[in-house]
Amino acid sequence: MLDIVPDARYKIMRKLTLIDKLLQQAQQKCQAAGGRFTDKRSDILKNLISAEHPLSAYDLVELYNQNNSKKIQPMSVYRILDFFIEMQLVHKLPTLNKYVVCSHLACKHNHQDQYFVVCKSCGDAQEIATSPTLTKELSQSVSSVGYQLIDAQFELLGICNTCANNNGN
Amino acid sequence: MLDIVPDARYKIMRKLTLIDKLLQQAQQKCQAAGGRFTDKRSDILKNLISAEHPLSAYDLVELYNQNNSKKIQPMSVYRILDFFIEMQLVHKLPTLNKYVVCSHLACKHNHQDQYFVVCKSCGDAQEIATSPTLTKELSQSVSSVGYQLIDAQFELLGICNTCANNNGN
DNA sequence: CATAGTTATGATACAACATATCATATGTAG
DNA sequence: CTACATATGATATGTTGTATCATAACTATG
Repeated sequence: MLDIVPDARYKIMRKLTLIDKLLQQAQQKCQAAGGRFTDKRSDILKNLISAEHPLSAYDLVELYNQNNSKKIQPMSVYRILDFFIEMQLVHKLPTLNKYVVCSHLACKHNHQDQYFVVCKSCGDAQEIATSPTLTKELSQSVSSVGYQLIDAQFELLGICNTCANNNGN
Repeated sequence: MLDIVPDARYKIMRKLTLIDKLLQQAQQKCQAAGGRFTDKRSDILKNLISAEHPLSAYDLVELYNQNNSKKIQPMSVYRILDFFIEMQLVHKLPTLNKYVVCSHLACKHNHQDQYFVVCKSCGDAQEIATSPTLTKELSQSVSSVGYQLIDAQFELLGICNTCANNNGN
């Protein structure tokens, strides 16, 4: 039995240390901005990093309360999410009412611009790459109707290939 | 007194007939698609056309019930909104949880692509013009992450010049 | 014009998402 | 060590949206 296990365990350990590294970087970013990186904040962010899909605030409440003796309430989760959004470590996807970690969490430089596509069927979301000039173009379009662009982020509605194929069968 | 009134009344009448024209075109589009254009649907759409800002479903409930002896319930308004969204006569703005009429309501051809900027301060929304190739570019970006684009629509966060100037004072 | 089938709305309940507010705890700078 | 800022607890409530089953209104067909 044991002779096939090590590889899997190695993968799991690698994932764990990667998450820890990301958490460390998040901590630095928060503290540099004068915020605290409390245990609850760390746990919430860890759950969001580990998630394969966007999670709702109430998903995060449940996840936390399953794995901790101390319980957390929705109000606190919303406050923690607001904090991370301000730190630009988390993004909200308004079409889903769910939250994802910033895919550039590990980068030094700020990435406010994030563009997503959300699967209509399974609710998964992927960041999409765009031409470097897109944000600039959008900013100009916004200016031309008398607005200033504050945050370049949006979600498009799509369907992922997995779901598209499943429906086709 | 009366000698300054006619012009204002003329404007009001012009606006009324414009709305009626839009409602007629909406009716045609609905019926061509096999849907009915009932009194309630007409009233809801009229209120949305007349509104200067995006409206929530509950705004529309209140508006309707203020102006009618028969009352409408939220459930019905949501159903009516869903119907109009399917007819591509109304768009939902997920960042606001509010609804607007399609600005191309009067056009013959379909315009699924609509891009908005929403004012962070006053909540008003404006459609923004984009380069004709934008949707095509986005569609390609979406494809490259294994998705197919279903609906090209998004809202950007901005601030309108009116609010920007008021905050400056 | 009757009636069967589809489409639309009524009515009620409830689920999901989010914020307001006041109290308490915990970290931090002087 | 104490005053201050930051973070969380606790409770209530507001806002947005859906599920479900019943009834009404329209439409097509014989």
